Amino acid sequence: MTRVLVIDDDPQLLRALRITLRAAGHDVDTAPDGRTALQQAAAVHPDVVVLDLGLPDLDGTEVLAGLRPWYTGPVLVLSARADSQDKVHALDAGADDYVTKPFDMGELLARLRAALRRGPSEAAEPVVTTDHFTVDLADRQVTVDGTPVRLTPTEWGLLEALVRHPGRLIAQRQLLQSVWGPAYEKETHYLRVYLAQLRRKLEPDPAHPRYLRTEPGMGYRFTP
Amino acid sequence: MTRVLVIDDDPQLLRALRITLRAAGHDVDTAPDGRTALQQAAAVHPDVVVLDLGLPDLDGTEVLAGLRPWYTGPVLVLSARADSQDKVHALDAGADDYVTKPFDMGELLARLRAALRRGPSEAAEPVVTTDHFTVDLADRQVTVDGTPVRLTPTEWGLLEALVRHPGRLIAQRQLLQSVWGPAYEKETHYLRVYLAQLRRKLEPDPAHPRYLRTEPGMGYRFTP
DNA sequence: CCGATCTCTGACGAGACCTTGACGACCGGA
DNA sequence: TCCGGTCGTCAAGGTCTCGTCAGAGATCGG
Repeated sequence: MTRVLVIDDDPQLLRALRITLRAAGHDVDTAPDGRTALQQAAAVHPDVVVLDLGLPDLDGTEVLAGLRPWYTGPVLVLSARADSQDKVHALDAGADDYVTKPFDMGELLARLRAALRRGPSEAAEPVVTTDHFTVDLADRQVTVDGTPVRLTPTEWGLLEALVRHPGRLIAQRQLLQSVWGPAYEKETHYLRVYLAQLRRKLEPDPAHPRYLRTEPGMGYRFTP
Repeated sequence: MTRVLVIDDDPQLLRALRITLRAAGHDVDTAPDGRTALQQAAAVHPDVVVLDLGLPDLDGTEVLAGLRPWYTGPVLVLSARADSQDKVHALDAGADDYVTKPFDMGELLARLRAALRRGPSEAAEPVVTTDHFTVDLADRQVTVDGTPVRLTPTEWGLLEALVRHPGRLIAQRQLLQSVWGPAYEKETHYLRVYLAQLRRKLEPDPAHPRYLRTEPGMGYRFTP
């Protein structure tokens, strides 16, 4: 959930933006003028700021100047003025983008997404760990007792399907469908063969599996 | 001195941009179409890319798709189309900004400044080291046992894609897309040929690779 | 126009992987 | 006890993938 601070003196536009941004999954704070905007920004530390240049009390560039010394997130400027000079001034004052009113809501959202994209970055794939082995989804690597183990594509697909939902029972049909495809829902024999291979590679005692368990008649379950 | 790669098929505009950007203190490379653009980008590693969407060979979004898997710098899109849909598509495909033609040169420069401001871009291009060879991403230089080795552009692209994520398995499709482009996802034979060349140049025993490993059916992995 | 370099393409052997079948163990119900 | 069903194990076949080599085609600079 990202936090957006919208600064604009037009209550109607403010309302439209609040609704649209909320629908897009953002947290929205608003400020009707420059003074409260600066206070708000300092108080909530938004992930991104949308700033209208035409404010009643302060010039928009003044707000930018007040923001920029400490605020490092992206600032997207709105303005009714399409003159290039204004754009250059705002951008050089620290704005990251400049949109002229009237604007298309979809475009504004896209520009927001673009601005936010370079922020937090690196959405991490989880690393699943047990006492005996670890599965690194991002690196596609499995290590048993610290030493890497090679898996075939099918083995990996099966393990991934199980490990992505620790503790959850996964039906045979579901496994077959996600690894082999919808046409293989009846080939339960595949599961037996490949589960055996996985257990031989991962389990401390493959004959008595501790992590890759069978639920007879139902499916399989990974228990960390 | 920042390095700008300008991609446009209009020689006149290309010339104007080159002059203006040079005057603003940038290093300028140019490419007239998508294919050479991707090669250029991989070869010179620009600090920022200016991309015209209307190219003779590839769709602009295809160039973006080919760029984005590995290129982290800002991409500023130029286009004659002012439709919001086009803007949204380009921005969501990875563009950082979208400017409609005709545009004011001062505004373009300001937007470039804004884009460059947030990415010091020289952000830690790492030097990857193994017991046998080192890869300097910034200098684009490879040394084996202390002596420099010559790589062809394709070899370098492949090595870079692998070395940028040490220990991570990289799927064949991913490699083909980032080195040759989205249209070459099926040409797995290329990988075999060029991996062999890389191993011949870098591995102590090319027949039994230690650093550039292949995971059958899945992809390749660089392990330091 | 020519030569050098790089990229692409085809053929082949070797190896890895997937599939398939046979067989025994286990369990609950008749 | 017998019996059907499910599960686990093992091994062998065919298929696909991988590595290697060599040569044609394209591109660039002189």
